[in-house]
Parts: sequence; C-alpha cells; structure tokens
Amino acid sequence: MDTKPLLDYLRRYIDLDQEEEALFLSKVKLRKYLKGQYVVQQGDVCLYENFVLSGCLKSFHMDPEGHEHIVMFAIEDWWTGDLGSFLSQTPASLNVQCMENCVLAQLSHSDLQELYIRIPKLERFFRIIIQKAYVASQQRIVHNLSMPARDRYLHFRKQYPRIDQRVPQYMIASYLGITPEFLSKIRSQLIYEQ
Amino acid sequence: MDTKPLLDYLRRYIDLDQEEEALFLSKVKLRKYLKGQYVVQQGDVCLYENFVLSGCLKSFHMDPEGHEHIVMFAIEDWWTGDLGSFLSQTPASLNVQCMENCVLAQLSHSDLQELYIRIPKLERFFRIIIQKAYVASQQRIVHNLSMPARDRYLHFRKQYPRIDQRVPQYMIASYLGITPEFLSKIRSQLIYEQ
DNA sequence: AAAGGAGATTAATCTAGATTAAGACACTAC
DNA sequence: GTAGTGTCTTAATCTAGATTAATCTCCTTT
Repeated sequence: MDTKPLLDYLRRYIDLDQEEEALFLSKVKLRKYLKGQYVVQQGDVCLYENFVLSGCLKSFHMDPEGHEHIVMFAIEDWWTGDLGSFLSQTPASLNVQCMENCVLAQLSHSDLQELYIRIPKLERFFRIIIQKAYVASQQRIVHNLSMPARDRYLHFRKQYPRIDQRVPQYMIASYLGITPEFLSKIRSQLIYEQ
Repeated sequence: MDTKPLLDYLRRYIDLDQEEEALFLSKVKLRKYLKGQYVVQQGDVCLYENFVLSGCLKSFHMDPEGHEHIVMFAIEDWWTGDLGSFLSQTPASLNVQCMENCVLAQLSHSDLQELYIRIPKLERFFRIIIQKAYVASQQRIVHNLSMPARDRYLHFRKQYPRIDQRVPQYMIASYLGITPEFLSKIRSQLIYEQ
C-alpha cells in the first residue's frame, strides 16, 4: 500500500513541485489498523488527521446512557478523526473505530503546523476540503430538521451508495438518528411499494 | 459604521501589513439592509460572503410544504450566507433574511478569488474560521442525534445567550427542530422546577 | 381608546418513531 | 451436526413531540 491515492487527491486541488511533495510525504505516517481497533477514543486527544488509503471506519459519540450515535463514515479517499480535538489538542468527544482492516495516512498536529509554514499552498488545500465538508454538514442539519426518517434514508442511499453497501444496517439507522427496528420497517414498506 | 470590527476580527488570526489591509478593504462593499430584507433568496446564486457589522439575521430553508427550518442565526462578528451556493455559484438552498436593520461587509466570489492570490495569508484566515464552523456544525449534529429537545434548548441558551435574548421564541423552536408550542411547554416545565 | 396583529401559552388529540421482546437467518467455530 | 454470536425482522405497546384550536398578552397604528 503506497501513498499514491493521497497525492492524487492533493493534485485535484493544488500543484506541488517535487520538493514540496517529498517534504509533505516525509511527514506522513502510514499505519495499519485491524478491524475493531480505535484510531481515536473519546476522552483522548486526537493526534492525527487521517486520510483513508483502504478500509472503512465509523466515527461516533457515546452518550452517558451508553448509546452510540454515528456522526460519519469514512472510506477510501476520505478524511477522518475528531477535528475539534485535533485543532485544540483537547480530549475528543468522538470515537473513530475501524470496521474493516484499514491503512491510514496520518499527519500529526505539529507536523501539519510546520507544513503550513513551509508549504503555504496546503492552507488552500485544507481550506477547500473543509469548506466542502462544512457545506455537507449544514445540508445534513437541514435534512434532519425538515425530512422524515424515510426520506432521509432514501437520500442517504442515493448520496452514499458505496457506503450503504458496506456497513451494517443498524449503523445506518444510528447515522440517520433512528432505531434499527424502525429502519427495518421503512425498508419493508419501500419493498412493498414496488 | 466602519470596517474596524472586521479588521479586528482578521487580526485575531493573521497579520496583514498596511498595503494588504488596504487591498483587502478595497474589495469589501458595505451595504445596509432594512429589517425584513433578504440578503440571499433560495433559488438565487449567493453572491457574497457577508460579515455582520451590525444587526441580526437568520438563515433558513423553506421546505416544499412552506415550513421554515432555521439553520443558523448571525449577529455582530459572525459570517453568513449560503456557502454551498457561494462556492459553486449555483442556486442557493437557503434564505438569509434580516431580522433587524443590518450593516454587512460583503466580499464577492471573484474579488475573493483575487484576494486569495494576492494575499495568500487569507487562505489561512478562512481555513481557520471554516474549521471552527465545521466543528460547531458537527457538534450540533451529535446533539440533535443524542439529546432530547429540552436538553438541546438548555444547551442553546448556554451557548448563545446573546442570541437567545434577541430572537423570538418560535424561531428558536425552529432552530431546535421542534414546534413553538412544545418549546413553550418545555419552558413552563423549567420554570416550575425551580 | 379601540382595533389589529404578531407572538406566547394552554390543553386535547394524534402520530412518528422508541422500546421491548420474540423469532429468523446467517455465519463461524468446535 | 450443533452451539454460539452477530445481524435483521416482526409485532405489541408506549412516549416525545406534532397538530389543532382557543385564549392571552403585548405592541402598534389609527
């Protein structure tokens, strides 16, 4: 497993010369995780921004009653972690756990600060991808406020077909903010309708 | 009304020299709006990023049944607009409306693109503020998934006391994703408890 | 001071979705 | 084979919050 997907991803947004690419890669740590392992644990400081080279992860918050609430999934070419914790280097409110064996490209906080100084173009890169993430997050809030569960599920399947196929239903239910039983009911209604 | 609050805000994150500040300000358009006026309308392209110099605004989505869903409020020192529309220059899915007379500092898309090139430090500035906005947005999703309405209301009052005092209750209800009647019930229960 | 009108409250009824609990399929693993 | 574990489904009951509708403030405006 190499870092090519990460470089391809970078090149979609900015042009780095050979030297800059080499510098960037020198700060990237490749790390393998087994299915079930935690990349971030609630209460610990999130040490890395993680780019997914292979595998599938979920990030979720565990509430005081012990219920999981899935905030997002991540697959190849996505970033994951607890950004709030990473930025301020304070305890995370989220867990990030591997649902398959994973290979991640990791950037530490101090290395990233250094990279921002030595390769200012990276500011642009991260500005652009975080803007996209923010827009998606706002759109999800609107959907949660304005759509019933059934429509949110249909929208999720359309927007993330690659993820829908890959994760168990009860996690999709958690992502949508409903119980697995209710998602099962919705699915049986959808099948009945056609 | 001048642009001092905007410069103060910039200086919290980056240092600009005299020339850069002047260039930046040359692209900023000051504009006054009356209470009730729309800064962005659903279906139109969002032309500006708007920094609030004075006043109070709401951004909301109107669903097909004609119900408003408030996505966020904005007061002095906040940014507002429909970022998704602004970035891609496509029709907005949100409305932004003044709830008081407002003065906004506006940056157009093309001017901002030019500013990014001529003042690369602005990439850093917008990266940092959008990161903060993203973290807040993610946190709101977690709260919407994991907290009952009552707790969400208490949290809102604690987090945004300046806004809580300033907007009508039925809009706070919309922001929280509940009806005004139910918010009224929650409030009367809270009063009863002390 | 009367007449609107916008917002807030209260209460009765209703419903989307939760909870609980019981099976139904898978799969490994032994 | 069967015991075990993780996932999905079905169905009965329950509840947080929606809907509807009436009443109650306050503000404006005249």
